[in-house]
Parts: sequence; structure tokens; C-alpha cells
Amino acid sequence: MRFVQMSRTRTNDSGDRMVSKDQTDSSSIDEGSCGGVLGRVGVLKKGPWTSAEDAILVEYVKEHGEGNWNAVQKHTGLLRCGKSCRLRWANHLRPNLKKGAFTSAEERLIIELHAKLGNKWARMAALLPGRTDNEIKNYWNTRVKRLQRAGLPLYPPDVCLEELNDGQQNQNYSEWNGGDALHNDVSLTNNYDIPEVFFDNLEANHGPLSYAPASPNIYVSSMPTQALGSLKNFNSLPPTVNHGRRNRESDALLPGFWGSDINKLPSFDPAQIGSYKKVCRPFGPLFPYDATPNQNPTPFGDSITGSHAFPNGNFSPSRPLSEVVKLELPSLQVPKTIINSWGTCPPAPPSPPPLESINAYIQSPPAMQVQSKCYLPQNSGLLQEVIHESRAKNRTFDKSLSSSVVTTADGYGHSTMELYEAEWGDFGDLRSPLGCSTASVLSEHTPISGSSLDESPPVKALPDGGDKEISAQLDFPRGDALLDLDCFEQSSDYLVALLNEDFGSEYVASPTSALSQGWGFGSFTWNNMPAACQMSEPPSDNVYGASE
DNA sequence: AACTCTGGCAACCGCCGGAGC
DNA sequence: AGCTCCGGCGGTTGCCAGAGT
Repeated sequence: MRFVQMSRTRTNDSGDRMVSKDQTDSSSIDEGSCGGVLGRVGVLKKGPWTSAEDAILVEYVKEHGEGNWNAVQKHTGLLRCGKSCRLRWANHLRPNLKKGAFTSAEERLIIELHAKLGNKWARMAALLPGRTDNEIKNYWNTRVKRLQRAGLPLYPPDVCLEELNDGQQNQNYSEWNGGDALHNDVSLTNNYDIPEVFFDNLEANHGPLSYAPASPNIYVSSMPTQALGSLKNFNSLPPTVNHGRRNRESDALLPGFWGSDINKLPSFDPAQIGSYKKVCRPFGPLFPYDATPNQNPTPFGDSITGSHAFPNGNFSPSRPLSEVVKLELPSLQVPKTIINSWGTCPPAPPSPPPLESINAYIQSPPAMQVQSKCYLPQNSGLLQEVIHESRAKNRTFDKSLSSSVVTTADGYGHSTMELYEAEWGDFGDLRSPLGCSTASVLSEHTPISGSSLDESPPVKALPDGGDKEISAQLDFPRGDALLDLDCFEQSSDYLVALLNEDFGSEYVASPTSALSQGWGFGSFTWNNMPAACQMSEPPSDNVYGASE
């Protein structure tokens, strides 16, 4: 999976094989970075270190110890600034440095630490003996890149669970105990973020089928099925598209996602599933239909905000920054204030923004992609934040879902739950075979075609409040195509190929069997399924660990 | 064989905080 | 209090190698 750290030596071992273009950069007299200036010698050297320089530095440290790095140049004549010396020593020369690829345990630890700490590379390095912050950072960034391309979340389910459990220990608030905890959480998350799930999948699906209504990669909730759900993204790609790259990625897809050694993946514990059901259920399809805006002031979901891992590796910090003493922003983050300034989404008003603005977004994939890119940066990367917030939100799910009423073609109102059951009955469960969003499902199979806003499909007023509208018109262009069963079958075949390639056919005989086993392909997965929809027990097989 | 894309890695850059004066 | 120096940290860049087309 992860390339074994190459034995190649770019710098010095092979005798200055590599020469940087600015190996001696006399222009970089930058006090802020590396000094650059040196009184008597002239210019400081930049670029890769040579073995001779290393030897000089090692000798110096042996003699004088670490620290006082700016004195190195004085004492040794080494044309390197103090910072460069320190880095070289810390990252390559100091003893007890562990070289080579990260072990599975280390990778696992990094993931867990990142879930807890965010981009605190130095702190992680302190907990990983022999590893440097730079190493960890590089590893993580590469991982983020890979997963982002694959449209996968960053944290495996058990890591989420651990964080979840940790958080539960720390936050043992009751569900309706005066609503303080919940209220605070909800009120503080009143930031009207467009759920990242949209952008996430739009990004993941950008390309020939960028219009495809990707199922939201609902992070925690869909963890066990996330990989399968994400395979959908590849599913939606024509087999002729970039096959080689895809194969490469498919190779990285699951093992890379869950760790370097798939066999070491934690078993899928039904008990954990219970936790998922309990905690994560609401994340998925709820957001466009949340019928309890009073408790759920954000139009998207408090059910969603913060519940999703971005493919860039970070989670949405829907949990307000104000709640975090000092939130370290991962590499691609911007202050929360920017979140509310994206696109047409208004800054947090006291009431949910009009659905029109939301729909406008959803129906403008290109713009969404742009927005997505703009949006990505603010994720905190702190899994705990997400879980913390999600806890306060998931409670609204059952109520909202069961109370949501949508007028269907028969002219009668149906609860969204009824619609789910009706629409997905053919599949034996309530999952979208292609991970179609609830929105597209409903919009496709109700008179509210929603293919165009111009048609002004009726917006459903909820019985419990005239101003609570269901965005039944929420739709993706061409969403109907993805509901087509033929399309599904084709995609399924492709999925089978992928699955067989990655897992071996013994793991998943067919996508339909996978479905029948409770493995969702998209937004409707076992774990984000409303409780009422979970009519059968989740799969007990440990798909990922089946080889054990 | 040439090209492209991606992963991996080393190193640099800029900012920040602490210490000392 | 203000300044400078130093070191630490996180983000970014640039290069090479490998894989695929």
C-alpha cells in the first residue's frame, strides 16, 4: 500500500546526487526563515545536505550537544543556517531515529492521534519514538491526498468509536435534560454550513459523471460501509476512464484507507454497530428533510454538520470554534468566519436560510466544486469535535424523519419513512443501491420532480410548522439516471470487480448480496439508517477482517 | 520509449513564543 | 516595555522514483 520508504537517497548518501536548483541561494537573506546572512563566510547553502555536511554537523553535536544551532556555522564553517542544522539533525542525524516505513501500529497510532490532536505533528512525534514530526506530517498529508481523491473519510470506524466513547465519558449529558447540553450544542452550531457531504461527493464525483448524486460520505455513521459506499464513486466512473490510475487508487482504496494492513483492521463488532446506530444514525439522509428545525436550527442538519469527514482528511468543525479553547487548524483550514461567507450562504441568521439558496447550490455543481474547495479548509480535523456535535444532533432524527410528510404522486402525504420503505422495498432494504441521496430519491419518485427549480415543485409544509419546509425539490441533475436499475446493475458489476480485486470474491459475492447483508452503498447504510428502517440486524461478518 | 500522474521525501519558509537584555 | 535572538512548529514546495498509458 504505502510505498515502502524508498531506499533511494536523494541527498548525500550517493554523493550529492541531487542538486537543488537553489542549493546556494544567496538571495535568501530572510531573517524570518533561516537567517541566510552570515557575516564572514558569504552565503548560506540551501538544498539537500551532503554527507560531508552531515559529518560536520554530527561532529559538532557530539562535541557541543544540541542547541545553539546558529553557532554551528561559526564553529564549523558549515554554510548552513541554524535552523537548517537543527532540522537536519532532528529529522535525519540524531540517534535512535527509526527509518523505514511506518508500521501498521504506527499508522494506527497516527490516525488515532490525529483524531485527537489534529495537526499537532510535534506532539504526535513525541508519542512515536524514533519518528519525526516531518515524517508524520508527510505521511498524513499523503494519506489525505489519497483519500481525498478516493472520496473517503480519514478515520476508520473504530477510531471514531474510540473518540466517541471518550467523548461520551467526558460528556455524559442526557438527551433532554433541560436541553442544556443539546441546546448549547445546537445553538452553537448555528452556522448554516452547507453539509460537507455535498461537496465531498461532488468532488469525489467530479469528472465525467460529476453530476452524479453521490451519496454523502457520512462519516462516522457509515464507517463500515464507507468503503463500499465510496466505491460507488468509482462505480459511477466509466470503466474506460483512467483505468490505470483508478486501479492504483483502488489498490489504495481500502487498505490505504483503513490502514496499511487490512488484516489488522478491527473486527466489526455488532456491539459497535449498536453504538453506530445509536449515535450516528441521524447523519445520513436527514439533512434536506430535517423536520425539526426548532431543535435543529441549521437547515442542513445539525444532523450533518460535523458529522462528516472530508476527503481532505478533516472534519467539519461544525462545532463552533468558540467552544474550542484554541483550535489548531489543519493545513487547509481557515478561520471559521470564512465558513459563513462562502457563496450565497448567508452568515448565520437566526433562522434557517431559505431553501432556495441551498437548492441553488446543489443545482450548480461547478460552483459547488469551487465552493467545495473553498470550504474544505476550515475543517479542524478533530474527530472529537465532530462526535461531540453530532451527539447533540442525532436526537432529532427519528422524530424528524417520522414526522416528515411528503406528498407523493398518489396525492397523499407520506412520512419520509414510508417513502423510503416504498421506494427501496425492491432492494430488500432501504438503501440506495447507488448511494443516491434521499433527496434524489424523493424527488425522483414523487411529483416533486425537482429537476428544475423553475418548475417550482411544491414545497412540502410540515404539519408541525408551516414554515418548516422539506426541500423535496432538492435534487441533483441526472439523479434519475442513477436510480435506474440498469445503471445499478452495471455499476454493481463494476463494483464486484473492484471488490473482488480488493477483497477477493470470498468476501463479497455480489453487490446485491452485500446489500442483502446490510451493506449499503451510499447514504443509506446500516449505520445511518433510521432506527425504524433497521429491520434486520446489521451484518455480523467482518468484511474487512474476513481474511483473518 | 516517452509521457503523465502520483507517492514519498527532504528541505525551506513564515510565524510564533519564550528567553535574555 | 520593547527589542533581538533562538528554537519550535506547521505549511508548503520541489525533486525523484515508480507505475501506468
